[in-house]
Amino acid sequence: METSDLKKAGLKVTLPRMKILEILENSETRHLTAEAIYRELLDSGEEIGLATVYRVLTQFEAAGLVCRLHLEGNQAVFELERGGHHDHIVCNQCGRVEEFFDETIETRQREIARQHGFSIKDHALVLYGDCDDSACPHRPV
Amino acid sequence: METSDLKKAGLKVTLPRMKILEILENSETRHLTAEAIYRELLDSGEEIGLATVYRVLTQFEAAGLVCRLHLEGNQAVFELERGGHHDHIVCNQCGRVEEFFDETIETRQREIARQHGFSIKDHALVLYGDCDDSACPHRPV
DNA sequence: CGGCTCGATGATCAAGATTCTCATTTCTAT
DNA sequence: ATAGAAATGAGAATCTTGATCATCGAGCCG
Ligand SMILES: [Mn+2]
Ligand SMILES: [Mn+2]
Ligand SMILES: [Zn+2]
Ligand SMILES: [Zn+2]
Repeated sequence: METSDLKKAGLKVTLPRMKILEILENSETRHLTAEAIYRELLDSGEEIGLATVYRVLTQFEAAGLVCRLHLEGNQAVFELERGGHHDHIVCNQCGRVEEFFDETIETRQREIARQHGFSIKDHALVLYGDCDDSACPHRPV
Repeated sequence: METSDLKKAGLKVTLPRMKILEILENSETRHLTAEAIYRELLDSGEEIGLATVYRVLTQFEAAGLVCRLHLEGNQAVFELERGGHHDHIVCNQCGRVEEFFDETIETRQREIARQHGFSIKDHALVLYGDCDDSACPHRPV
């Protein structure tokens, strides 16, 4: 199911690429840094270079297989492209990431861009706050 | 008009700090990287270290005098804090930055955060597109 | 005004993230 | 299986930003 996507993108089907796809598919959080993917590969006994992880992720992004998020913090975050556009809410305390899609906001963005004479191609919206997860360290006990 | 703000923040009034404020005030684009500020200072004959620019900007941010934006691209962008919150539209071609504020979007963000159990503290919204500036390199001639 | 003290500065080094280089390995098509 | 092209891994390199530390200067007192 992925090998065809790789071939479609003109990318050889290699072990590092398959493994990286696998990790992105099976991840709980679904939003991973290159480092996190790299560490998971090392932990599972794969011999892989960090450079390969970055290289492959960039290629996947170009091929539309993953997208790259720039949340605050210095590392980019990658997630599998599942077709539906969405934006993100990030917990300042525990880092949990939730997704949402709001047509009202999407529409307003298009209107605003038009009013300013821009033809909008993309946007990045991230909400930052404190979540209500019982495991979240900031919660009052 | 700024020296008092510096003192209020517990910062000595020094030449580098004044010059940096000056550049932020007089800049056409109003959104500058640390490097851009540094180069402008060098060009105007000031002897200043890049480290000082970064240090001062970080202090200004902590003091609420400037805010730091993370647009796509690897460098942070700084602008004078003028009191009113706003979000940004960036031209993919020429880099022009426009500002907007939309109460509908702000309200929806709060509602969405609440629905997800987050108490929202902040957000980052940037629209990317092609602008209609006649000087913008991408325009069809 | 002249000096004192501590914060500020600038040069340099350092750290973290990401990319590049290049010799070696691995796909893929024949 | 073989050749050719592409991919990999190790490490160096780059870029942005922050840390160190000796020197300098702003603010304060007399
Ligand atoms: Mn997502
Ligand atoms: Mn702005
Ligand atoms: Zn949380
Ligand atoms: Zn433009």
